[in-house]
Amino acid sequence: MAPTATATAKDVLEVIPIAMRFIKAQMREHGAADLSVPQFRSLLFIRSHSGSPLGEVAEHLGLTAPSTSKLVDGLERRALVERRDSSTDRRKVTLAITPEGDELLDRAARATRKSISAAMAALPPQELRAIELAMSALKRAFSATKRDKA
Amino acid sequence: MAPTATATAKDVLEVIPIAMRFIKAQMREHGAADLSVPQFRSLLFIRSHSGSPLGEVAEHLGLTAPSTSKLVDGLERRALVERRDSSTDRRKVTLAITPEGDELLDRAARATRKSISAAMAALPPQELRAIELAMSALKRAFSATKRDKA
DNA sequence: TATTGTTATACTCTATAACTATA
DNA sequence: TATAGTTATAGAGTATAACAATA
Repeated sequence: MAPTATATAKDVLEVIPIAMRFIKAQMREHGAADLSVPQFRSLLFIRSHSGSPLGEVAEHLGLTAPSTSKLVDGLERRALVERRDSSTDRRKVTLAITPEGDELLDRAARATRKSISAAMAALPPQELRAIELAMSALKRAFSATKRDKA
Repeated sequence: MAPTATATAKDVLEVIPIAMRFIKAQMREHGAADLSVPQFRSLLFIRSHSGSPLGEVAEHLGLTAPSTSKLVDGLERRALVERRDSSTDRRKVTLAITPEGDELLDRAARATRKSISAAMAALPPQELRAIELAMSALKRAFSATKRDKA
């Protein structure tokens, strides 16, 4: 029998914070190079969208411009990211990852994925598949609805 | 074909922060009574474990004692929770939810579950089932491994 | 001496409001 | 006047280190 959305919502509300806490703890402990989750996510985005203006990064992260500016301050202080003035619109600032940032991101991603997958290693295959399906469904559901806000 | 734990880890690492951000946004916007996610979770725990000492709450939340003490400060300031000296061990402080806290928790839980389930309403039944299965698997995987730390 | 909790301090995350520079 | 970004300010969340009270 299929569960109702309400029953599932209860589970989601219980487990997502647990999972998030686990991910943060892993990033802190296992050499994820002292990157917070938002720092990690913004580096990922900046790497794959090199030259994006700050506003686009903010939009992707779901943060306000001031929050994003401050986040980037921290990354720039550590030379992981570079601000450059846009040549076409001098109000804009474009962002690019530095070689150091790129390398650190690789290490962090590897370390974090490794400890997450270690935690899931004992799960039976059908549960792994359920997790993949669930992640894809949640991503769709929560990204779509987020647009409401804009 | 079953996915590998590593591939699944990548999805988890991508989607959990998105889901968490969504939950936070819903709690902020849709009347979840100005409770942060940690406040919400600690109220839930204190309600179902009335009289627990602060240390147990900290352990359940996966926080340090000082962080938890400060979190409880905020809840007590709003009269949602009460500290009482333990009668058996005077070093200890036991926690209990107040009637106000209980009522607010009900409202917050209802509102948040409602907006989460609204976001998932359009998902087909087999995806809902996958999410339930996944939440149960992740809870097991991430709670078990967390014990490493202790 | 070990345990429970609090206080002091510091950093990140996040927001809103006010501001600057450019379009 | 509208837009892109920064600065100022503030509050929550989190940690570690130092401390107090009790066992």
